Amino acid sequence: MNNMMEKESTKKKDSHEELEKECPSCEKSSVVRDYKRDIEICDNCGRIVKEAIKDRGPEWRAFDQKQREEKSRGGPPSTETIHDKGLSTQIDYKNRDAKGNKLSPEKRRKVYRLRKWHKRGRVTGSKDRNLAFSLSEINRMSSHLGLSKNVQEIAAKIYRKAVNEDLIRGRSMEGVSSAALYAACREANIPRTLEEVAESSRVDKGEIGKNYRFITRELDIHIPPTDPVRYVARFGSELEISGETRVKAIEIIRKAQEEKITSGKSPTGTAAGAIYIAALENGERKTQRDVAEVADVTEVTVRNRYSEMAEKLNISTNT
DNA sequence: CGGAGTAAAAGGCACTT
DNA sequence: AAGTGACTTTTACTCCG
Repeated sequence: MNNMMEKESTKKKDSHEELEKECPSCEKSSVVRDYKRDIEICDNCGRIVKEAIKDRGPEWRAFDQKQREEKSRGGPPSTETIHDKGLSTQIDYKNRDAKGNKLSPEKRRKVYRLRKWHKRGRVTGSKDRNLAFSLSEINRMSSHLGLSKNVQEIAAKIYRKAVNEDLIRGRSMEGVSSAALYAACREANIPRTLEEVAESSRVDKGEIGKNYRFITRELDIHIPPTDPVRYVARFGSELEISGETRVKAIEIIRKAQEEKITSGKSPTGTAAGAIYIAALENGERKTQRDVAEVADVTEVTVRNRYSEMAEKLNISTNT
């Protein structure tokens, strides 16, 4: 009996590894790595945090180009960033049938007609034209902002949804495209401020903000405010503070969140305050000004956050 | 200079008309 | 879609060691 249980536990240990990682759902650091299934899963609530599905390539083998062409069945991947998802077809100009025989004049006329209408039919209707324009706009802006393809896909997806729900009527296509892109950035955890997006857009900040709020509300996309912890790494490296201090700053943020003194406050401010305290405690003193500068908040905010956290978390700052 | 503090202006958000 | 009100952040300034 005992023996069996021991065996069980060691077996478990072999395929699971505890990670110092927090679950986004239940916010407990109980995420474990499951090697068998190649995923990261939360031990507490069962949420799959990360799936790493390995692409092992095709199940067939090809020894030369000809075989490859014969055996492969896929085309290019479907994408959200082209108005028809890159799935459009075209009729070639060879004027031959499937067997390679020449077409009769009669058939040829028919094929000409087909080609003509096939082409015209591709970008048709206001919806498609709308999409075609906006998606190229999103494309332009994201390359201007240096955003990944991934963010672009998310933005395109959001925009598509907005079109389908008829949310564009009465709003500028540029405005909604910008808003979709901004939303995609937040969703992908690649923080770009409203200003940065506005800069590469033809629309001003207020307009984008308005559209952003509107579409997120209507589409029921609710994007949680950025976790202050996300800023610690970036600010930390800009301030050149040690890893220990960063870990400490994260701990402070977590505690502050438990005390519920972070909601409604700007995440950058909270991060800045926590970093300031952590640096102070570890004797890596940074001035409030320096911290404020990298976090893009004022010294006053750093002071307010830091004094509130120090008070509520019983952290003595005099050492 | 770095830090502490304050009042007033500005800004963002939820909620109503 | 503009107005309201509670709340946070910013601006600008003073005081202290």
